[in-house]
Amino acid sequence: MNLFIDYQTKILKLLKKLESKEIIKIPKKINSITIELPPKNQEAHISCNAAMLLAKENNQKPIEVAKILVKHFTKDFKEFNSVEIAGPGFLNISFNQKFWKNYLNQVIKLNTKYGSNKLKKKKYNIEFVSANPTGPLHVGHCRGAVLGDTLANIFTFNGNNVTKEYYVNDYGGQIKIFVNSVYYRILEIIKNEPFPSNLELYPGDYIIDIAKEVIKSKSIKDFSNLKKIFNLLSKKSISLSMKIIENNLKMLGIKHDNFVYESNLVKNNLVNNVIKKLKVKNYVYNGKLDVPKGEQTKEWKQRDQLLFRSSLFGDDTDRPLQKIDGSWTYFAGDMAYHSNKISRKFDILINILGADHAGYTKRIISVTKAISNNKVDLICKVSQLVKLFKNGEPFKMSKRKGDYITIEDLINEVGADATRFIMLNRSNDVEFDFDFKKVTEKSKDNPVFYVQYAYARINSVFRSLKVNLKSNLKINNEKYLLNNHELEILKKIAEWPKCINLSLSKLEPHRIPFYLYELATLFHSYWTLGNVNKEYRFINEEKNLTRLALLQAVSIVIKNGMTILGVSTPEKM
RNA sequence: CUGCCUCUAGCUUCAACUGGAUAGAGCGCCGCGCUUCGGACGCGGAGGUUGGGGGUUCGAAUCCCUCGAGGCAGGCCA
Repeated sequence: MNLFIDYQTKILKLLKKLESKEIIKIPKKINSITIELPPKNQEAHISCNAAMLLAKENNQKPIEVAKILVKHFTKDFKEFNSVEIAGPGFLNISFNQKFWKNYLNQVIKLNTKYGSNKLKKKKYNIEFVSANPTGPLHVGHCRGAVLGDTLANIFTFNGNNVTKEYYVNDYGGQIKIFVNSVYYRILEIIKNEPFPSNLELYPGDYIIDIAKEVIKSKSIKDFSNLKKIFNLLSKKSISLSMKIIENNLKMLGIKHDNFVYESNLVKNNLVNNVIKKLKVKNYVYNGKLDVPKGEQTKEWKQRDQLLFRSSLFGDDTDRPLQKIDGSWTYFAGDMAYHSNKISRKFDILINILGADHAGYTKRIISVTKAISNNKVDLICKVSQLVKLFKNGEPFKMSKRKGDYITIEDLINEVGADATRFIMLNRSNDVEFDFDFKKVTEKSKDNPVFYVQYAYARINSVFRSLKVNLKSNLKINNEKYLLNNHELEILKKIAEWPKCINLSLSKLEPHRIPFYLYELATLFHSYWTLGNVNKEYRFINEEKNLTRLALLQAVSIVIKNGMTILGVSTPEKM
């Protein structure tokens, strides 16, 4: 059920009928004829741009075409209360009471499914977070995590099959540093050897915790030779680190369906295989890279290396696959990973990346095209930077210095609900200044509470009336007429499926918190009217069901929306 | 130097249904309402050359070009 799409279809059908009767001519750009929301100063419920788009083809002014359409619209659609011509030729349409009451009944009947769009089912794979398994997640990871999870919720809500995936980068240089760090912490604990300051190591306290856990597990007895135990220690440390990360995600209400380990891809020869395949297609070759312009040339030594021809697919340059020591680059592993994704036959692949990896999107999209012969599209969503501030001062986080705010810190201070709502309450490709102090101070007038409060107020009405909010109401021929305030709320409710549809097709979840805020505003505003004028109270002598049904519908939409956002809806606050 | 992202009200917050009507919210500011079906509320006001300039058309914050500002990135980190 989507008012805007339904009436687009119905009106197009009518236009075709009119064409067959030679009343009007229809231009080719027929799909641009849409149903829109009238501007806020208009009382109309929906608005149609048909007359303006038909004008040229019919050699008439938009207003003249509009006059013809008004005649046929009112004749064909009994549910239209009025059709008026406005502005340059918009048709402003209002529905009658019967239509809206019926609409309310349908919303309530659909309940948890209201807002979901009937589209072709698709199989989605969405990869997000994928942070290095070298320690707890920090605030910077949070935005991408929440974005990915919420997108996944939107896909699921619309009836799709979704796999939430985490790519564990457990192969490469950072891991060595991490395992070394754990090793020296272990020596510090059991042999009292001072933690070296001359080596490149992670100083964070969580390394000590991991070291303690390794000792406790007793799976390694002799720590005298790092080389001998490296593989085992690495496996152990990474698994402990992943436990921390999964726990962090759990605090945000996030649970991945699948974890893919880079080391497994290497071990199972997947990297080799992909490179072999691409060599055959001549997409992988041995060659030299040009020195990047503007780079200091001192450090740069041109050398022969294994390269992927990503420049063929729109990337700026070809990309290296092998390091100087012969081991694979991160990109080579990711290539194998994406080949693996493709082989699992998803309809849509999505990667959520942090802003600092934005330069990476072109090459990974290239590789997906190369492997799938241009058949599979990978969509990369970049979640822009979260700039951290502490007391108004920019705050740089560094894993190396062990100086950063973890997700755990954040949630303990602000709570998961507010964290998710704040992170989602802006477009993901806009930078986001996050003042830790300010957010914790302001948590009380955070928009999330405003929306939750509306839900709690509705619950309070149903509690006082001793009516179960969870059992569906139904309006039968009640004489009560919805007033303008109520129609405003209903209009907003009717907008919900459109909001979901846009969030889905544009992959922009931020529309949902904005929408919910607006719905809550209309509700609170109406509620306050009841303080002044008893006519507007939900609990009144008339005991009309329609008004109560409207309340129930609002609660349904808030509930559905908040569930998608991963934010709770308490019945009392 | 090159690529990507961003620029909308006083603002360290952001919308604008993807080309539609008089560009809207939040915070802050000013002025009100309510001894409540829960004040974690509501109403009103001031505040704008949508970073500058040009172009495309019935119509541009939105598309194209150009200039400016900020951010991120640029093989042997991930």
